[in-house]
Parts: sequence; C-alpha cells; structure tokens
Amino acid sequence: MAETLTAEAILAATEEVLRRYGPAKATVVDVAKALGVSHGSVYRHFPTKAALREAVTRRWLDDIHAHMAPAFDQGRTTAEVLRDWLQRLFDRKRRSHSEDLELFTTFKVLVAESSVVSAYHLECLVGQLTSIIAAGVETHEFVTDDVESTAQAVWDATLMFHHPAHAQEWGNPHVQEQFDAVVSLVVDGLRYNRVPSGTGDA
Amino acid sequence: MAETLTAEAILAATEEVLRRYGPAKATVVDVAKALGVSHGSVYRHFPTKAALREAVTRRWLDDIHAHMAPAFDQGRTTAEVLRDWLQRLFDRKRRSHSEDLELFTTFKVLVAESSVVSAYHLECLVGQLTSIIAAGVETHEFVTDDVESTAQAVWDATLMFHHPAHAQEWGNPHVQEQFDAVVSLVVDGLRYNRVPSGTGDA
DNA sequence: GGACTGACAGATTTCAATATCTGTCAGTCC
DNA sequence: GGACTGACAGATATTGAAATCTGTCAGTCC
Repeated sequence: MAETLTAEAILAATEEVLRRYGPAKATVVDVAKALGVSHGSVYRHFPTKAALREAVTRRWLDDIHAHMAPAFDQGRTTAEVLRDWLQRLFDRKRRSHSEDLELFTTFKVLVAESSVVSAYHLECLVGQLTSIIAAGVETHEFVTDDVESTAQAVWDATLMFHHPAHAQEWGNPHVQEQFDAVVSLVVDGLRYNRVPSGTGDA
Repeated sequence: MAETLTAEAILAATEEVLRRYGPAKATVVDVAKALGVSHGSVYRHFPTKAALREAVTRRWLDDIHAHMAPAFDQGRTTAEVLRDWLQRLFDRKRRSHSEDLELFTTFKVLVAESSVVSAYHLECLVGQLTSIIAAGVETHEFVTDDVESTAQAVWDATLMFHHPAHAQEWGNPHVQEQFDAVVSLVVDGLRYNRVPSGTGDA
C-alpha cells in the first residue's frame, strides 16, 4: 500500500476507470474506490472533476506529441519530411481509432470538453509543422512570407485526416488516396517556384 | 382548403414543423395536425418518417446547389473563379449558421441522418468543382492528371470551411484569414508550373 | 374506387420519484 | 499538523410507469 496518495496515482486510476466505464459513467467515486480511499481525498489533489479529466487528457496528448517529434533524417527533402510527418500523424490516429474504438471515443469526448486542452494540442502540433516549414524555407524548397500562418493552413487543409469528427471516414477504402491527393496539393502549393498570382499561362 | 393532399404541401408543412419544434421534437402527428388531416394520410405519400425527412433535406440542399451554380464570368482567371466559388460556399454556410442557428442545426442533424442525401450533396458540389478545375486545365492555368480526384482533394482540403462539424470555428475573428491561407495554398498547388517531385531547389 | 379516417400494436419518449454524484468541511488519526 | 474520512446539501442521473408516436389497415365517405 502506498505511503501517501499522489497525483500521479490518481491520474493512472482515472485513466483506468475511464477505460473501463467510459467518459459518461466514470465518476470521482469510482476513482476513489479503485484507489481504496474516500472521494474527498481525490479533491485534495484536483479542485474539480473537470480539472482531473483535463489532467488525464493532457497526459494522453503529451504522449502523442512526444511520438510525433521532429524527424529530420539526413538526405531527405523537406517535402518528404513533411509528407512523412503528416502520414505518421494520420496513421497514429487511424490506428488508435480502429484498434481501440472505445478509448478513442473516450478521449474524443475529453478533448471536446476542454477548449484549453485542445488549444494546447493544436499549438504543439502546429508548432512542429512550423519548424518543418521553416526548415523548407531555409533550404529554399518552400517559400512563404508567413511561416506561422502557412503551418496553420497546412494543418487546416489536412483537417479531415486528423480531426476526430471525421474518424468515421478513415475506414473508407479510398481514404489513403484522398490523403495522398490532399498532401500532394498542399506540398505543391508550398514549393518554391510559384508564379505571380493570376498569370499562370504556359 | 386544398382539393387533395399533395406531397409538396406535406413537405412545406414538414419544413415549418421542423423549424418550429426542431428535429428532436417534430413528429408526423404534428405535420398532420398542421395540415388538418390524420397522420395516416401523410403515409400515403411517404412510406416512413425517415423518407419524409430525407425529402425535406434534399429539397433544402437543392436550393444550395442551385445558388452555387457555375459562375464563369468573362475575363477572370480560373483561379479567381475557383476562389470566388469557395468563398461563396463559405459565406453561404457561415451566414446560415450565424443568422439562423436553429435552422442550421436542424439541417445539420437531418443531413447527418441520411448518408444517401449527404453523398448526393457531396456529388453535386464536387461536380461543380470538377467543372471549374477542368476549365482551368483547358486554359493551361491548372495541371492535373486526374481532374476528378483533384476536385475531391480541393473539397477535402477546404473541409473546415464547409463541413457543419466545424461551424463553431466560423465565428472566430481570424477565420477569414485562415480561409484565405488555405485557398492560396490550394490554388498554388493547382497551378501549372510545378516542378518534378523532390527536386525543388532554387 | 380512390382519398381519407381512426383505432390499434409495438416502439419510443416523457416525467416524476428515487438514487447517486459532486464538492465542502468539521472532525479523526497518526 | 497535515493526510485523510465521512456526513452533508444541492445538482445530476437513473428508473419504471404512463403518455405519445410510428406505421398498418379495415372501414367510411364522396
């Protein structure tokens, strides 16, 4: 038996309870029961149920952020790095959706609950995109006058392949082709030798 | 009083009932009551409640399809036509969302109910996109080896600005900038003089 | 005879009572 | 004295009985 109740132990128990009962049924009392303490003790570490759920969500998202990391292998074009990063993100979300639908649904609800946490998630991943695009600008492979908003545009344009609202389409047999088509369009849009707007004749 | 009950009269009454009570509360009995007939009569024209709702939804979407029409003005580049088409679609959906949230929500529910109707909606609008991109290929302003799947890619890349799941973000003060950034990226991706993949140095 | 009604069976929804949960805090126990 | 308990008030969720709705169809009415 643990010396004293820690925030980490509560988070682990909460994750387990959420996995077992789902987001609609999981209660603070359940978490306390799993830990063998009274539910009042849980409130010494987290001020509200919402804060507890938010902390669990942040913990789960940080795991994604860590696994998505940079990935600037030597000898690859920035376009390849970008394509690979987007593909890895898509694969990770799609696998999570198909292999553990209940857990995926649980975290979809949790993320939707807190705009703070979803803003944090967005900031982390668009930040990674920004560093990739900045690298492309450095090598003159990409051109843009605003790296930040271009990174946001790449994020927005690929929404269908990372936003949980569209998860049901990830099972479609042609979704990989759709992904490739969108990413090709976006990568072409980032490339250096674009012509001045409105005079694109051969 | 009408001679005999028509499908059109039922559809109009259903729309009114949906507007008044919302999709969760609207019943076939309400529709019959509004028409001054027994609910059995409604079933002479529509086999099920679902079929009735689907017919109303299709009627509503057809109105959008008609208003979105081509728009190939003389003397504009295809890029401008495409940008204008996407902007008009976005404006229409955004206005509908901000000016009559209840009706917007009602039709969001109805469209989500029937995959047949939403597939129809998608087919109509991606069809219009296809004709725009085909025109751009004709004038050598755009290049693609598959007009159909490129049109689908443009649709998918602009998902955030036409899919009702993202309607809450349409109120964001920076959403027009995000729209412009995504559309610029996409239009640049469509332009003719793209370089061969993977050798984009200056 | 064909448009319409109204009663019906089974499915779904509503509503109010009952039970459970959240968040607090005075008090217990090392 | 600080970690923890357990009883409490108000808010939320569950439940099951009653009401309503969907879809059918035999029968009425012009």
